Amino acid sequence: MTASRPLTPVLVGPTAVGKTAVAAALAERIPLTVISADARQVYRRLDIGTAKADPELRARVPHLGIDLVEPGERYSAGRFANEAAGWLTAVRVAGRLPLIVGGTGFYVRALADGLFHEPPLDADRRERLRTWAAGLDGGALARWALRLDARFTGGGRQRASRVLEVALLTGRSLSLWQQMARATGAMRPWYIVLTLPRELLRRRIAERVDAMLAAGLVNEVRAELTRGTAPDASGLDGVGYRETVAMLAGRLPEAELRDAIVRSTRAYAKRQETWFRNQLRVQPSAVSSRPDEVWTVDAARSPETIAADLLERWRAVSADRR
RNA sequence: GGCGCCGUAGCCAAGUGGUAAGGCAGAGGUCUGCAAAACCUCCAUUCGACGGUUCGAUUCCGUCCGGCGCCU
Repeated sequence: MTASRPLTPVLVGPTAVGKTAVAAALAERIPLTVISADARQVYRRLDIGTAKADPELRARVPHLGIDLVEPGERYSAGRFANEAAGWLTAVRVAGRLPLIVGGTGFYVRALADGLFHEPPLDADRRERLRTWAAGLDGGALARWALRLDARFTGGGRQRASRVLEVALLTGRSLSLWQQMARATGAMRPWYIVLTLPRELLRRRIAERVDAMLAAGLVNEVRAELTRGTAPDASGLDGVGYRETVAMLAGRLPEAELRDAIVRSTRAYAKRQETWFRNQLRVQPSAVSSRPDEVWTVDAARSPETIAADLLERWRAVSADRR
């Protein structure tokens, strides 16, 4: 029933293209609530390095999906998909337009297309298994994964561990679960992909890293560590944080911090572009797969101009589609 | 002016008389519950230039060019 899956605008693009600014400009024109699809902004207190919308903007425009867990906690695409589905209806009921904004393609997909139905996994056994798997060397881990799931195609210890976890805890291979059924997504996405020529994007990345450092990224990390958060906590394992933690631990010269962050941010942006270029395929469900379901936008223009275009286009697309 | 060392991809860098490691950067890609993660692929017909020795030279010899150091 496509009717139960309303069309929802989804604003994506690599870091530093200007998603937040466009969302803010759009909010000036229409009452909307931002649902952040960002695997890092879910962590409380990690504000500067994750480039969260500032308090002033958040006071003006409601934001969901931010400050959900402690930096030491683990969050996941599945949890996001469930929670965001709830927010989506709540926002609609309140008569506002939900706008998904985010750079985490995997989260967006989980929400739009659904994941497989994961049976409940025993937390203790899961933890013990992870510990055990962490002790294996890469080759042994991969062999286990292949033995437990013939369709395992590699992808390093992280994915191999996942294969072991699912197979050993549920008695069925991951690929089998995936084959069986994919949950229905909570919405039909209308993708707006913000793009910028590499050169320009790099410049914006460098500027943003400088701004983060000037805003006190190092202190933010230091404060979090002082609070007792482990240096290898999942919240501190992202771009910018990892490097800063290394610097504070003496593993990276302070003079090299800035460039190290710029470098990993670029690499991250590149991965995001690859994702949005190849993984955004709209599900070939129903009659709706039309080319305009992925709209690529030149982000070099002003946020206001983009917002105006966006709104016009949105009205046409949504009227047409409902 | 003399002596010595060095010159390998955009950068760093290993190397051998027998047909150019690796890292960074760059490019492309994978992606079903850690995704700002994890992982994969590509990237020097060529080793400063020109000669010589040799079956064969990036590797040995000579000259030149460039850089560095020391001496005068």
